[in-house]
Amino acid sequence: MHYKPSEIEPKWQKKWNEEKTFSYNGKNSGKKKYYILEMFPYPSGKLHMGHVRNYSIGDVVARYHFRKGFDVLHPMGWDAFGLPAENAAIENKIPPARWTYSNIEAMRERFRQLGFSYDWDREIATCSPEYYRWEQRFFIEMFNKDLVYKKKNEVNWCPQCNTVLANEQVEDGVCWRHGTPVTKKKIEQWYFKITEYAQELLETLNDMPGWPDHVKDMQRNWIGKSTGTYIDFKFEGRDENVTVFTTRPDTLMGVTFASMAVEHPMAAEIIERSPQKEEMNEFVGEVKKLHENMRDDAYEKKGVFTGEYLIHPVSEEKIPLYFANFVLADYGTGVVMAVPAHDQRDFEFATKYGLPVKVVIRPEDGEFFEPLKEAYTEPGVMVNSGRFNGLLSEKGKEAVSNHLVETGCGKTGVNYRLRDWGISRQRFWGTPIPMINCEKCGTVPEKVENLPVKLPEDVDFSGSTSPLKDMLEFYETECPVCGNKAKRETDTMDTFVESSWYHMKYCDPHSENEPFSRFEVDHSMPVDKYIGGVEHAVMHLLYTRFFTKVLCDLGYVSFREPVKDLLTQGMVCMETYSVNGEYLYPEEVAFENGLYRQIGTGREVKVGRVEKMSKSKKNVVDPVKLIGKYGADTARLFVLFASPPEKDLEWSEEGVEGCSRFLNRVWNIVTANIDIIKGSKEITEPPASKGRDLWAKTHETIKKVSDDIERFHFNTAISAIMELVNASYKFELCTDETKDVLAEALRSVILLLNPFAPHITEELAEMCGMPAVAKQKMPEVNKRALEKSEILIVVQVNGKVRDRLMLPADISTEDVEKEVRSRDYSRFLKSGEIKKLIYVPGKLVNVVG
RNA sequence: GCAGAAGUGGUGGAAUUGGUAGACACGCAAGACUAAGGAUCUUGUGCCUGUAAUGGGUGUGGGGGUUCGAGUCCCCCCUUCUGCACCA
Repeated sequence: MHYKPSEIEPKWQKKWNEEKTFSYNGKNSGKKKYYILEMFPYPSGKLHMGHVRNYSIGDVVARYHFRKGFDVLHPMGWDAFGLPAENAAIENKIPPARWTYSNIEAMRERFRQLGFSYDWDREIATCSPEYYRWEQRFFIEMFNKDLVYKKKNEVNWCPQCNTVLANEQVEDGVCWRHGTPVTKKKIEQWYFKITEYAQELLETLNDMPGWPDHVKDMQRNWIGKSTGTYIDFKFEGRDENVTVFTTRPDTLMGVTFASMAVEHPMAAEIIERSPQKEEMNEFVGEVKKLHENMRDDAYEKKGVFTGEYLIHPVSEEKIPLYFANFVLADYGTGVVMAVPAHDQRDFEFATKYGLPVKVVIRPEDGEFFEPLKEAYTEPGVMVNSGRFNGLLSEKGKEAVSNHLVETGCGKTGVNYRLRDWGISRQRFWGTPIPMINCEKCGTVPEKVENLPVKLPEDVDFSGSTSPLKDMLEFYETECPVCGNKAKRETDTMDTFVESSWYHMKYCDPHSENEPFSRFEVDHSMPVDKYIGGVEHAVMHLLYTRFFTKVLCDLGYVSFREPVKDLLTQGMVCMETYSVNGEYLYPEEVAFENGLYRQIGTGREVKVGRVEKMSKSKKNVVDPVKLIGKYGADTARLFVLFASPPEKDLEWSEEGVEGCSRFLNRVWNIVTANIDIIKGSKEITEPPASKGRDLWAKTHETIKKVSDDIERFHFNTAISAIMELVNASYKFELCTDETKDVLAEALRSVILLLNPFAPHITEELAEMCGMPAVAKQKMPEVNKRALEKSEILIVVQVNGKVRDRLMLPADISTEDVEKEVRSRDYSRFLKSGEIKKLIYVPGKLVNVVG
């Protein structure tokens, strides 16, 4: 009888499905709930190894908690809106809906093949009107609460997506998805006021011990709070102000000029009234071009004098105002007070244009050389600052701020790097924004009873823009306020909006009169363990935290954070292969005589560095092929065994073979001992010496596996089971009692291995006449098995291991010392005699001397 | 530049609180079974040294420190990865 995964795996998958083994009961179950969630996938129709890993980790946690007696919520769904569906529509003339739904079918099948324990009755697809109608309702309620607004602004534009990107979606100046350089465009779009929640989003991070520090740091970084002072500067000879933001008000007296971003709202007027209009326009054009091509870093600081002066609020000196290429329009106020002596950027600028450098901070002690070679940015003592002289910079910050507040030309405040979340997308396949433009009433929300604003299903894709913009039947409507003819918004929402609340919808997926029952959602949330890739550390995980707070404020839920514990799993990586710069799939490459060659041509293959598996580099392994060859259990086991979850995992075929071999060993030893298992008695008393070791090993393994699953060390849990299997192979049967010991060891292997390799373990359990494993509790430790009569005491001499002693477990400290002193360790002693003995009870003795 | 994570055999990785470094697996080597083995089983495997051993030395990126004892704690340095980056 051989292990044939292709036969047993479908059998159990069918059974789990028919019997609804993994359904969640919710509020009325009477059991403690456990919500385990893996980030839902985009239904591309194909699975990659990253998915296998992500969902295998989640499945172990889910199955473990099922078997610990929890009411487990383990749902799956589809992040189904997004660009690929539209691109496919353009290429293949298939409507996005049809393409998406058929992909969902295909992908659900792949998930079933891996044997994951989902409650499929709770499946959701974000592209269904039953889902997005509630999102439209949230949008309208947010609009009514002033949490949504429309603004024309310079935005990031991806020419490949043909749409706007949020700040978070631009990485290194390129589109996070395509890697195409992002350009700037001025466009009117809708914004969520995430900045209104910036403080809470930041503060609550301190109360989230279940999140990894690096994710919290990335969010803190992204929110980028800084405390400082807003200072008003008057224009010379005009009744107009400009405000700057600074974190160093203590350097105010060192201001020798000011710099403004060319995109600043006042810039156009200033240029208009300048006699050097042309020169300035030229500079503005140059800077804008520079900012468009954001991949250029470390460019030279340049500027142009505006011809205008500001008045220093304290000294009342004239301060020249420049346009400068390094000043960002969307950080702070878009204008900075320049203190060349104490800011490196200002220093470089001042040096280039021969502007004065005025030192107002000196180190408290130590030398200080003038003229400065670079800015002095450390804290120190204030000098050349009139009434503030002698103050330490920390005190000085406060004193200057207070003075400005008193004289009415400043206020203290905070500034965030975080921008509001621009959610308009000029695309078709997304949730329609439920707003209507009426010539008379302006922009008004659709009536709630008219929701959903449905996306047309049968559409013709011809051009590269969204067909909604040309569909009269979609955008022609009447104004919900005055009833006149009006035009519907044709932009759709960022797909990150759908993923901001899907985990709440799972709690009550079929409600019809409300987004979800508050009763159920308050019971099931927060997510107890959320598992997904680090790449979402900022975008998705920040948006979903924001959205939860909004839904709480709108009265839909009673909690303010959606995720209790977060596990960010590493990427699955593999080396790349290429010939003359063209990438090859691994199956096109063969390794012979120490060289990689292209199959067919025999050309030598260049082996590139290990990178995240990606289709563009062709360094991918198709999980379907892997499952076909080894079975789902082996695939799951490998991704869990090869590396701890947070680490990147390098793919290796040898590793897979090792896991396959292990499952075969399990299969062989269990099937060889079926009769013994069937005929065995439960062990109630400690067995005689022949069986004692394996009995102890069995219970040590039970303990270790449970502990390791709890702390997400799946690789060591699996290795512990491997040890027990190895010990079982070496175990010699003699008495009936030893048969019972072996039987218990093998039953335990089945029960413990089940969360990792569910199919083979169910099959073996059935063959051995055991009840279905999914319905059995995890095995429990018999504490008596862990008791030892003898213990190993390691003897160190001056910190080095020199001996090992087996001593009675209940030996006293005095007897251990006696035992050690009775032996001759003198040749290891520096002084020849024992000066001191240190005994760590039950573990080791260190002899010092 | 700032922030974070990490650096352990030929390889993936163990070592939960400062207490036997290298579990488990891959690879490799030897042997067994076999017509044959790329199947399976057994044994060995950090490095140096020693023809004996329960032998000696050395060893967790490098250097210093704390300690009876450091992969683990502290200080300095190097390397790699990730995120942010002219943030005022």
